Amino acid sequence: MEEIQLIFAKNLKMIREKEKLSLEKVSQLCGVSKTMIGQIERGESSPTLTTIWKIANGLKVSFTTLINNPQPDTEIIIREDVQLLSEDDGRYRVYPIFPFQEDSRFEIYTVEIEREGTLSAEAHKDGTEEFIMVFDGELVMRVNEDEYHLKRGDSIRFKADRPHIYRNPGDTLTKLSMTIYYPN
Amino acid sequence: MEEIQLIFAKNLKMIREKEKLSLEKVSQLCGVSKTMIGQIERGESSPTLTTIWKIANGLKVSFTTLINNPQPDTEIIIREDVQLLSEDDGRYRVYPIFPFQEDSRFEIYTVEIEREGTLSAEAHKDGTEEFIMVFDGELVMRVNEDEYHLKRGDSIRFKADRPHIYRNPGDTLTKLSMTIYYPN
DNA sequence: TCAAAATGTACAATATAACGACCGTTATGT
DNA sequence: ACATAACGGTCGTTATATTGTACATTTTGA
Repeated sequence: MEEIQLIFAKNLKMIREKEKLSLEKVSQLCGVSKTMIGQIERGESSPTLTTIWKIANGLKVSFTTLINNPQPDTEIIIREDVQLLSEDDGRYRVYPIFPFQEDSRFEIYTVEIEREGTLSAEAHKDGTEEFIMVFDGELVMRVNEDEYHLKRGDSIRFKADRPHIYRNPGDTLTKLSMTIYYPN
Repeated sequence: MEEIQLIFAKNLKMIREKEKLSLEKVSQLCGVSKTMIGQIERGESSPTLTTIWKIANGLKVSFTTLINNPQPDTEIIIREDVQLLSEDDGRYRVYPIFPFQEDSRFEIYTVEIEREGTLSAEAHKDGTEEFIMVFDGELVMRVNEDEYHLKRGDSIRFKADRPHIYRNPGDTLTKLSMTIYYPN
């Protein structure tokens, strides 16, 4: 998402104001135009790797400082605010609720599959595991050559470093949560 | 410099090959065009912050992994390879020998000033210190309202968070080393 | 109080990042 | 050996990052 732009923007502005520098000064310090610095601070531009480097170097701050997102202790995610990923002619909907984080190394989605909807997934990175919990409807998981039939309340864990298919065999909408863990 | 591009390029290619992924696969995984991935790997493109994020997220690697430069234990820098920064109508030359590093927090230059050459420096970030050693010729340092006259072999250390001026008052070329330390 | 400088933004021009379609070469498999 | 798919790269087009100039507003200083 463009989330990262806003994080960068906020950090840059914070640093600049803490150091009491004008856009002009930062511009000279970094060798990047004043205009560009301004646009980046307003989240209007997605700076290039080289300009990111120029800024980090000019301000003598670490790369990480600029892209680091200070997470609040508590955060609430509203369903409507989550960008949905849909395919198979809209027969399923994927909501990335908690995106991947480098430290925790997992991400959590909720998924809705319409009747007869199918979701085919490529093999993920080596060692990846998935944890599925069915909250509504039914689910048929196909991993390798094996099929598993899950009903409401059932759960499944499997190595996801191989192709796998989610299918709703029933008449009602299937709702499930999907946690994906990527080992180091 | 475009150094950072090549670092990113090398890291990306290394990761892709370690995971045995094709450009196509990486493209799908990240939502970035195959062409772009290829160009980045070849160091031909300076990716945007958002595409950097897409790649890091798609590959499930940390931002830092992609821009990290594994420093060799020993490194030799050839004078001719150093990009020189020159001004005052070429009356002085600045060579960035050891650029700034986040961990060590200092950078080292060598500087040559022709006769009557002058180098005016803005105030650096708060708390910054400079360490100058004169190897050839003479140097007049002006810090605040004070002037210091240095001869070959002399050295000076001063708080550089205020404007300061380097001047060669003599007839011969002045050569010096300049170390700048930026505290956290 | 008023002129002059400083500060952040708007705009037009240019450079280049990003994409999709196409191409030549190299694996693949039957 | 042959057809097919996979792979990495090139090319032309589009989107957008980046720059310099100009502008409106605020700050500064005497």
